[in-house]
Amino acid sequence: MSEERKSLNFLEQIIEEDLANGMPQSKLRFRFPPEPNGYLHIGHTKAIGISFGFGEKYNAPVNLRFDDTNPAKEEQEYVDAIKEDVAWLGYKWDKELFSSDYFQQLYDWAVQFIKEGKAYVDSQTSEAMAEQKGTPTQPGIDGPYRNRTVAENLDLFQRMKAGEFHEGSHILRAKISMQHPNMLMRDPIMYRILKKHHHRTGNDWCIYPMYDWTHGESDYIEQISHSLCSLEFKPHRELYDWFLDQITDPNLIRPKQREFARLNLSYTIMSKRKLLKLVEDGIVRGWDDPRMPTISGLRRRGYTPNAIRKFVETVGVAKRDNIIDVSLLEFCIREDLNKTAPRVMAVLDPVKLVITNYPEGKEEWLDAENNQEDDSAGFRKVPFSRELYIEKDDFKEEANSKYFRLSLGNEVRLKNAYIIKGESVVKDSDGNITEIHCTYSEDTSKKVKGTLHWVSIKHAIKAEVREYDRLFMDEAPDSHQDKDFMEFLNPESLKILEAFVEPSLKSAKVGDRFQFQRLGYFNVDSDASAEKLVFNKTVGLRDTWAKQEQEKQPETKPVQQNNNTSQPQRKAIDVIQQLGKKYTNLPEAKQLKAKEEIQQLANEVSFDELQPLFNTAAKKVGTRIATIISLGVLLKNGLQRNTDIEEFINNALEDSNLILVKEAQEITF
RNA sequence: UGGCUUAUGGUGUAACUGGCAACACGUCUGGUUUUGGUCCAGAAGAGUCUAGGUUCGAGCCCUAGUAAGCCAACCA
Repeated sequence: MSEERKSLNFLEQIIEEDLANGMPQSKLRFRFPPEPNGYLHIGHTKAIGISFGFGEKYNAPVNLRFDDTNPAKEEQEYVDAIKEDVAWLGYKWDKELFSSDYFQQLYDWAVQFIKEGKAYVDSQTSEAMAEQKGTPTQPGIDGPYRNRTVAENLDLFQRMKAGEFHEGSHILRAKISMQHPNMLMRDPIMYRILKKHHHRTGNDWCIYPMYDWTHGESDYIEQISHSLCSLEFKPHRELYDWFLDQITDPNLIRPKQREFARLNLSYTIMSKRKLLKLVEDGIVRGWDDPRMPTISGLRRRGYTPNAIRKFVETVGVAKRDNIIDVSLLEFCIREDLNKTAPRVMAVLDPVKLVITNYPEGKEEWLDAENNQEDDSAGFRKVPFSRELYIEKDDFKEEANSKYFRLSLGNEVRLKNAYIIKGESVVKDSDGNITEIHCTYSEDTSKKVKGTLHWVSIKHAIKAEVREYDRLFMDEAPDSHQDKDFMEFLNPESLKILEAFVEPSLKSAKVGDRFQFQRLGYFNVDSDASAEKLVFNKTVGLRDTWAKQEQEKQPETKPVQQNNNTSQPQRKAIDVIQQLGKKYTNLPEAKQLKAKEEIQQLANEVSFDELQPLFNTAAKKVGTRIATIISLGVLLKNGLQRNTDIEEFINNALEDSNLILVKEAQEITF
């Protein structure tokens, strides 16, 4: 009985608690409420994964509700795209709903609010109202229309609805308090006049409810038990609850809003507004450009629903700001594709290889395993002949023993074929290698260090291959207050190659995923046609060789370079403290190193910075040792002794820790 | 300057009512291998933001700081 208790995240704990307190599981209900004003991105996947994930875990319904209260920004195109993406991820919603379905009910409740003196029509300019609202640190003041009579409010509101007024001339506000510490509670707007065509209600309405007024009541109407959203809505919760308080029937479920930290991915942006700018400025080819962090972009790039779901699951749920490393996403897609993608051979940067002892005109069709990770994948035939393409990178005229690939005089294996030995090269007038000549041997049992992929020139088919790099060169492109995210655009995020692929790929269909052996995972792009194959590189294979090569020439990593500059410089005293903490736990050799480091750093430390550490608790020996060492440096640099210093040293001399005593003795004399 | 939230290895999350910090990614070794992939074995890396306190014992509790994020759209 190895009852492995899976630790629960804080949202699961809340649900479990509600269940334990008597809420029947059958009352559990969730919702995913996108605004149809853009495409879903990887960040939304977290929200989707949480709410739909709970739906699956607790066997509870999950509604897909489009929050469509702003006809100026919302479009049917986005509704369709969102539905496609959620479905593609493999989630099933219970009901497809729209906030606009509740416009009448919301209106009726608003009238009731007015009658009860809980709402009023304000007729000022937005500037005047903003002024009265105050600031986070200063309370607001009541506006001149705050005490209109019920009859007057009712009349105005009905005429707003009837379309008698211009946009901006009147609004309906909840009457709460202009002095409330929470800005959102200072008589928030419930309705504004918008004479716009709505994608679903057409021209039926010219007043539209605001988010806060709509969201909680929609949850209530749908009897959502847990309304989960991201952290920036935390301050809205108070208002969410206030609106609910006015209408809730105690016999019905009262929805609970709870907030979690949204997902951020390194080197990418998640704001729909900013993504839209990339689309509109033509930086990318559309919302589904494979470089985009949108779900449709990832799909086109070759990501699988499985991989994305695994990713959000792995990322976890908590309340602190986070930036997930893209390498985790890449790990998830490799893990999935490794198991499922058929292996094929493709040469992206070709150089001609001639096997001089292979008969001209001869061809053989050799067996190739489709996927060694999958026994059921079977075999296919690949054509072999005297003239092949291999990767330029796979040949060097001369190489050291660490280079496993082809070089003159050395043998390598051709994947699925024979062993060859480099003999000579043919060069053009500029010294570029145009042909590599080699001989082959049919004894394939030999042990050789390297294996190369190849294609037969005569049989190969041409294909366009699109390689992608990150869109931004900064880890957090939209987190700089002084710089626009567009400044960090990577000019080389797309590279288009003319490649040669094995003939079995002729029948590949749009969306098919493959592993190009030794290179990475690729899928057929939707731009492909019967005449022209187009592949996207989904992700490369892990490449420890390339990593080693790169380390040799650090200046060839322009993208990584940024990293260092963006890392804040820690203050010397902080580093000293850090080193001190672990000092006593270090083995002797490392202690010496740490000591040297502390002494080095101490040169940059002032006495004012060091003095507070004199008060370090007696039991924190490591910190005291680091302080003593630093103090020694300061004294050597001419610091005058004072009583604080003497006392600190004397205390150290009497300590039970021998290292501390020793260090103290060293500076006593 | 007010309110709210958060603080654990390079990154993300754990640690049930206090019991000598775990998992994943990443990094580094070594082995296997017709992919420098996969797989296998192993290692390094945090004493939990700081300073006090309670306790036999604190990442968890208390106090005071510090830092970061969010909040003043007729957006959601």
